[in-house]
Amino acid sequence: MPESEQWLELLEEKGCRITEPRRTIVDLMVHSDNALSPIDLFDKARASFPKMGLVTVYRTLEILNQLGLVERVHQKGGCHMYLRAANGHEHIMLCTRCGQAAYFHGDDLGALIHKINSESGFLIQEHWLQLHGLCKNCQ
Amino acid sequence: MPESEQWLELLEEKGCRITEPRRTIVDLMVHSDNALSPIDLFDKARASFPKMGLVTVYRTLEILNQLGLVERVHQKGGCHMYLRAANGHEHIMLCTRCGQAAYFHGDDLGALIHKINSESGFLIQEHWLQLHGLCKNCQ
DNA sequence: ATGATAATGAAATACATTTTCAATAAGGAA
DNA sequence: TTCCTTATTGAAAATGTATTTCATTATCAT
Ligand SMILES: [Mn+2]
Ligand SMILES: [Mn+2]
Ligand SMILES: [Zn+2]
Ligand SMILES: [Zn+2]
Repeated sequence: MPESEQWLELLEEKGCRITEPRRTIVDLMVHSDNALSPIDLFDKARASFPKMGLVTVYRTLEILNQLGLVERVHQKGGCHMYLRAANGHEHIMLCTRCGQAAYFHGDDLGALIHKINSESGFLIQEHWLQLHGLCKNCQ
Repeated sequence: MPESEQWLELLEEKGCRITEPRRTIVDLMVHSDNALSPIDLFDKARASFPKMGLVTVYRTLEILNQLGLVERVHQKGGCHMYLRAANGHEHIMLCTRCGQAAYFHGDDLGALIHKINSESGFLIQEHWLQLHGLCKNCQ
């Protein structure tokens, strides 16, 4: 089943109606290799659905975020872009030139977190990790 | 030499004039254990310098940030808080209850970054790492 | 097909940040 | 010290981003 359909099913299960604006946004988010801002989505969406409203973009992103399907990407230039969420324990790697985003896995901070806990008493519950660099094409 | 003086000297070296608003903001940032938003700084600053303008807070934070003396802290709730910058290779650890921020060192992502590079071709130039949890007092 | 109501888009509002500009004050020169 | 240049300041206006309101539209269970 295409990933867009999976997302729409989750929306349906949550009691949401499946509408043209939502289909459009889901499709864009599922297939984008770059993080997209609400305005990016608004512009891209209007190519196939000219009536799209910017408010609907914000509202749909909020729902997708609550469902864990998209997540906000934080960057030096600003923090209002979204990317399809990770599968399991993954983190984002961003190309600073073209904006391409990719997930990686395999980080292990267990030892570090344990050390920090015993040295400072801090109880770590969550970690954010993000890598910045140049993708294969941009080097 | 008190850390505030060091910051002011750096400002001076950069050609900036040392003013009362700048002294006030530098002092607050140097001594705060919590990340502070522009409005936080504005309110705290007016306690000792009632004429402080919010615009000056923004402008001073921008200069301090350019000098590498403060850095922006990203959180789920928003990304408009600032904290004194790390000394060398350190990352932030935040208490989700009281907001206390502390730096830690000792993370080593060398092996991970090398693995990612050979597997994906991505050339990693920078990493962001942030830990979230509960400080000793808040557990 | 019909109807209840969830979803939509336009407009108004809210909030964070930046720009503009006339008045002020820092600090080098005299 | 006093004077002068000009960097800095704060108020107000402007900008950019996000949210709320509300009448209209469209989904989908019946
Ligand atoms: Mn991890
Ligand atoms: Mn590190
Ligand atoms: Zn690239
Ligand atoms: Zn705490």
